[in-house]
Amino acid sequence: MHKDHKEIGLLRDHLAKHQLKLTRQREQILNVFLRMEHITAEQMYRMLAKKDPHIGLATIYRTLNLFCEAGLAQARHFGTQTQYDNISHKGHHDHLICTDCGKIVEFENCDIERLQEEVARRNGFTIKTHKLELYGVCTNCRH
Amino acid sequence: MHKDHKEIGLLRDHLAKHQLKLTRQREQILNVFLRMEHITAEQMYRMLAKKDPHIGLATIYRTLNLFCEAGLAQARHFGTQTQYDNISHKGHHDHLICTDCGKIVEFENCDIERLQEEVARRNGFTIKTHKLELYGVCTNCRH
DNA sequence: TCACTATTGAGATGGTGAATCAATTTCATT
DNA sequence: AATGAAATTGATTCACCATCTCAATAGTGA
Repeated sequence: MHKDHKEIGLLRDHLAKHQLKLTRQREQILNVFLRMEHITAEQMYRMLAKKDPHIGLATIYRTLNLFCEAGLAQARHFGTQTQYDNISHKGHHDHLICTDCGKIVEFENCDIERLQEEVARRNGFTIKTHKLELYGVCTNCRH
Repeated sequence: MHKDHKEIGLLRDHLAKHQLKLTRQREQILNVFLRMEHITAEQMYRMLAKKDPHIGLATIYRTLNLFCEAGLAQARHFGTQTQYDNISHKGHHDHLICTDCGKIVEFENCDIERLQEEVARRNGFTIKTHKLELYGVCTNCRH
C-alpha cells in the first residue's frame, strides 16, 4: 500500500461511475500531476515529452479537465494560461500583492479561513479550496 | 462638481505621473466604463461602435489595461474572456462558486475584511482592493 | 505655434485550449 | 485467451482572445 496512491482510487471510482477507461496515458499524467502542487498543460506536456510513446497535447488537456471533474484538480486562470491545482496539496497560501512594484507576500490566516467556512455553511456550500488576494501598496512603494 | 467624476481625477493623476496623455478615446472609454459594474473589451467595443471616429479594439484593450494600472479597474479572467471590474462599483462582493454547476453566490463579510486589513498592516501594506473566491459544492450538487 | 513624444488603428501575430476523425486501445463478456 | 462494442488517442485544424507592429495622428509643455 503506497502512501501517495490514494488519488488513483478516486480516479478509478470516477472512471467506473462514468463508463470511462483507465489508460496508460491517464496513469502517466496522474503520476506527474500528483507530484506537483500545480501545473499547466504545457508544462505537463514538456515533462512527458521524453516518454517512449509520445503523449499528445490534446490528451493532456482532456485528462487535466478529467481530473477536475473527478475532483482531483481545480482549474485556475492565471494570466493567459490555466493552472491545474492539485487539491491534495492544498497548503493554500494566500497572497498580498503590491500593485506598484509587483512584490508578492504569502500569508495564511486561520481566523479568515474559519470565517470562510462559516460563510460557506450559511450558503449551503462545502468548500474545497479558495483564493484570496489582497491588492495594495507595500512599505517601499508608499515613499 | 459632478458626483460621478471623481475617477477622472484619479486617471489624470496617473497619466501625469507617468507622462501619459489624456486622449479623446481614453475619455470616452472611461465614460462608458464608469457606468458599468464590469465589462469585457468586446462589449466595450460594441458599445462604442457607433461613435463618429471609430475606436479600435486594440485601443480598448490598451485603455482597459491602463485603467488597471491606474487602480480604477481590476482584471478578472472569467471563462475564456477577461472581465474588467469597476473598482468604485464594488461594494466588494466576494464570491462563492460551485465547481459542479458553476453557480455563483455573492457575499460580503465585514469580519473577514477586518482581518484582511490586519494581515496587510502586519506586512506593511495598504490595501486598495481584494479578491476572495471560495470554491466548493452547493446544496443541489451534493445530492 | 512648434517640436517632441505618446497614442491610435488596421492588420498581422501569438498562444491557449477545444474540435475533428481515423486508427488504436480498453475491458466486459464470452 | 479471444471478441467486439465503445472509449481514447493524437496529429491536425480551428476558434478565439489579446497583444504586437508601425506609419499616421494627436496631445502637451515650452
